[in-house]
Amino acid sequence: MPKELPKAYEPRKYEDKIYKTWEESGFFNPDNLSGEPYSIMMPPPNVTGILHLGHALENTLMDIMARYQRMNNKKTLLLPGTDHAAVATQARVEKLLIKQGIKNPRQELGRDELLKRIRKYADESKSTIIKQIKKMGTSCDWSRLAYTFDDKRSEAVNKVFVRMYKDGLIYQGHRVVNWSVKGQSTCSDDELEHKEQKTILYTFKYSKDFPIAISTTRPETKFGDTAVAVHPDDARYKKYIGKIFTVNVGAKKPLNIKIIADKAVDSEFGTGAVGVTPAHSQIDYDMYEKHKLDLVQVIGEDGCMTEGAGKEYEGLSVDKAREKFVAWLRQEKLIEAEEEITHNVGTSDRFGDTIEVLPMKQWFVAVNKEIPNKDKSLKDLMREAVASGLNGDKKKKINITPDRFNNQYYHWIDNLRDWCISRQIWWGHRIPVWYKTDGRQQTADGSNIYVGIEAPKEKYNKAVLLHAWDSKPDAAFFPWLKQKFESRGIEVLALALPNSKNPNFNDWLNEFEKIKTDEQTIVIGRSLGATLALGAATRGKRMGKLISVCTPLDNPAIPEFFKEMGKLDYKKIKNNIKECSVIHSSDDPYIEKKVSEKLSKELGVKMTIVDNAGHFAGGKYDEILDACGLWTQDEDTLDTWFSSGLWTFSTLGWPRESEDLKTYHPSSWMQMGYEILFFWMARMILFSTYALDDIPFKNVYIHGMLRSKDGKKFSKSLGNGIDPIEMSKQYGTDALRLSLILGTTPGNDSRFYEEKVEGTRNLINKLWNVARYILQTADSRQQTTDIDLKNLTVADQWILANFNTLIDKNVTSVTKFLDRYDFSLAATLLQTFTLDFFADWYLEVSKFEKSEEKEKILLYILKNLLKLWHPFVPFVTEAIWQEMGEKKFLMVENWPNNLMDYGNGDDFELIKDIITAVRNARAENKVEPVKKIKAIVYAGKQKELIKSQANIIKGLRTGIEELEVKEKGKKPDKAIFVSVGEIEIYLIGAIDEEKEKKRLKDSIERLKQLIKITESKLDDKNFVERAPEPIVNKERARLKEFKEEVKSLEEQLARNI
RNA sequence: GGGCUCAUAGCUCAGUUGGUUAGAGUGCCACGUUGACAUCGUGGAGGUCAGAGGUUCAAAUCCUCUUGAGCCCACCA
Repeated sequence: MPKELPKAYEPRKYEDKIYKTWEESGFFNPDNLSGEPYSIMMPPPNVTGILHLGHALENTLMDIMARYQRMNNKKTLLLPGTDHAAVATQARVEKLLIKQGIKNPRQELGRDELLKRIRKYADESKSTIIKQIKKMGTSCDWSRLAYTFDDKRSEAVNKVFVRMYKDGLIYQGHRVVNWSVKGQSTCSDDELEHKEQKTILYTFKYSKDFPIAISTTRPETKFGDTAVAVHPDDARYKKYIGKIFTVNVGAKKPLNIKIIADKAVDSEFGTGAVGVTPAHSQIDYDMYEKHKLDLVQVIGEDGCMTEGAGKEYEGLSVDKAREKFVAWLRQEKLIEAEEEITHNVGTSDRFGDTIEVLPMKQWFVAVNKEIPNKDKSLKDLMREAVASGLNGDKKKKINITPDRFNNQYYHWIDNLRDWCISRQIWWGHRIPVWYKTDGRQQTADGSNIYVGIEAPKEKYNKAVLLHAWDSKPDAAFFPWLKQKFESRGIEVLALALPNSKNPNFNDWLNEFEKIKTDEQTIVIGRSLGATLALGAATRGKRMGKLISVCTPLDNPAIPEFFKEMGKLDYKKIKNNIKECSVIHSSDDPYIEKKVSEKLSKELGVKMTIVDNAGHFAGGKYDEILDACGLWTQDEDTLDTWFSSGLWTFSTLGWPRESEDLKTYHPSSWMQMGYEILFFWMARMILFSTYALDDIPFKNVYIHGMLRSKDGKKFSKSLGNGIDPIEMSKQYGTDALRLSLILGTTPGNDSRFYEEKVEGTRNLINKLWNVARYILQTADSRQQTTDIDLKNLTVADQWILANFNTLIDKNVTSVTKFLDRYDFSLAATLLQTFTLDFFADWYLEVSKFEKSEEKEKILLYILKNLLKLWHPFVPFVTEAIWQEMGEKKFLMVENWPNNLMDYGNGDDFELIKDIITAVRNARAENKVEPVKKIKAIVYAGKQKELIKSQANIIKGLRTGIEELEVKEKGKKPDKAIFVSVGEIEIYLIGAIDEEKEKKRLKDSIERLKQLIKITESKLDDKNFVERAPEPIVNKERARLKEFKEEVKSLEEQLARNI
């Protein structure tokens, strides 16, 4: 039964509803699909805010692929997720907090509170992003939603870290790193942006006696110079090589400058000699290692000069220090030249400040080191995966589209240094390394360091803290200790001596005895607290461990205590307490060394002496932690790309041997912008090849960046951003999606602007109206599989043949383009077919050729066209599909692929040409559109064809009322003349003679030009001899055609109409 | 310094291994309600394919150079 749809497609009415039914259908989840697996892991958007246009583009690309594959009967997984984006998120939240008046968030809030705030922000951002992904229509499996910072992903991170550590590929090293003073954190080489800056290049000598002048843009670092490097072949300096000079430039100590030879030095630049500052330059650091130089640090983490720079400079900012030092050089007349130059300065891309290179202890991934049991490094694996296939296995080769990015990738790998992975920000995966002490001191044998997935297991499940009294040291010490235990999940009970003036020791003892202690209990007593524990043990109380800190024992200052306690019995203590530690402070006024010595002697344990143990405020209680058996986790967090690098497999359940991992890894396809090629793609390849011995994905599609209409980047600072969600609300998601991919080519930037969305909205509305018309005329429930191929009209043959070219894999079809990731070309084909073929011609024809068969064909084309459109514009196609009364979802229909022989459609092409030519001639003669005319057609061999199509020719806006078709005949007078090939058409009753003459003359002129060109081609012997036969024949045929046409046009003109 | 991309209609872009008269969308102009669609239809104007050489029978397409725009890598201190 025919059906009436609304006049215009209204996205709002359908989109959310349809997305919900898709979601509920379960088809987003590949568990409910069968077939060969196909997987795409969504590049997780950062939880730093909301979705931008780039995300919208990525969602569109991924979803097109996912829907296309799903319709091709693949068990398709599009796995969604978000990224905690360590530095980016923390920097964003800190900025917000500073705006709110919290000047130094890290200091004022502390780690836990700041993390709480960031987490809240991240969670809000995450839920917004998820909503927006759904709004984009992305068909992802929400049951597998992942987050780079959730428990499962954290487990994967720790696992990889530990394994790489054990393989020696992760190491802690004291090396120069990039340091952001503003962010108070390291950053990797890739997180640097090189910005052009104007600076002064100073050329000077360290002292009057020093033989070589050097040039630098950073004089203040020169306090850290330990060498001057020259080119080995430089005749000027050869004689100095190997000599050591001592110069005094006002630093802490006179500098010992060794003259070294290094080929890296360019003799042409400056003086041809480089002052080597190992502590504050990467390249100088390399020389330091190579030439075994000294290293002197003169700049600190605060961006100020350290004491190494000498008293005069210590504490000055680098700028101030530079001024001061330059002034000194001037005064000493050591400067030989000052010139302004522009050079590139490394800048932190997140915090925006200039990077200082500092020597620091950090964690690194060794990319050049051989992997145990493999004669390859991580770099080798990364190269192999793209070049030849991992382990030479061609099935494990990553295919990058467009392939020009291969070279960029290799080049990047060749220049890759060890990757600094530790960051001093708090938002991120804590490095899974624990120390027995609170600092980061590592003992030579490594006994102080523990690297594992979880913290080392504690022996104790309960801690009892016995305060001495309400003294200040305890007030600082115990809360700190309590937190240390609690953060490890150990229950803490505390008992404090209530009043130091009038202590009731018996009550205190009774209170303590009420607390159940056993061998899993650790008791820490300070001062009288320790004595209390010892007393309780004497009376039979059992404990796992006692740490006795600054024990007063029989301190005569408080005799009441011991009156009630009685004498300590060390034998009983040893029986009842499994383990004891004695810690005391050399400067505690209450304790004399003898006392602790006695205790340790009686208990038979070593005594530890700690400075300041009695005055804990501000102390670092490494020994106490050690005695408690508490491990302290490394304060640093991991570079965010460490966790995103695991994305393709951490999302699938790794390190568990999950079904998902077996089924969906390596993933089939991945898309990303070229700007994160190195950040992300390279790291995914690194981790996957290392941890799984497999590639992370088989195909990578690199897309370009979206720019504004004038080619600028979209950015907050320019304020030229376009909110994709706003576009979606205004024009519909389908329109947005289509506008994002039309006119784009792989790897190249494209421009985006609102008019484009408007255009695609119109196109989508057209598709809607095509359906509207068909559903008005035909009952959509009819079978469309039994089309009678024998009784096709010429228009039927034409449209069906043309539809075939959309799905034929042997031609440049939609199918073929999608297989090649040519999204824009695929959509353009569909657009052309829908508008120029189906709507403009076939639908118009169908108004004059009515039959049951016609309805079937209309429905057949519509249905299959909807399928082809669906990956691009899922909502409108599904909406129409369901309005057609289909029960099954369009999203799981089969991709059309059955080619049938419908003929070539040439006959209808001829009819089309005739119609167009007539319209054309009418327009040029300015014939009123309402004016009806008569046409006489001399059709030669095509007589029967034209006759059979008379209704169509009359119907399709030619204004022909009467159509006479003959093989040939007398040329009528006062007629507009149109020729199509050999067919002559005379339009009678509407001629404007002047205009017609002009039209004929213009046509003749144009044709004569063509004839000239073609003739000169054919006259050229070289062409005729050397060009392939078909090409030459084509030219000959054309020439013949042109000549015939000119002939008939000239005849017509000569007849004076 | 090395590498990459781009330059085609007013604007945004296609143009697959060289082979008809270089296309589309949009904008512009003229006309127009015909049984879906004014978020529309019909028709039209509009291009020395950045410039110069070269290869070839044939170049928007391949090569070289020049000019302009943009990007990536690189610590000439």
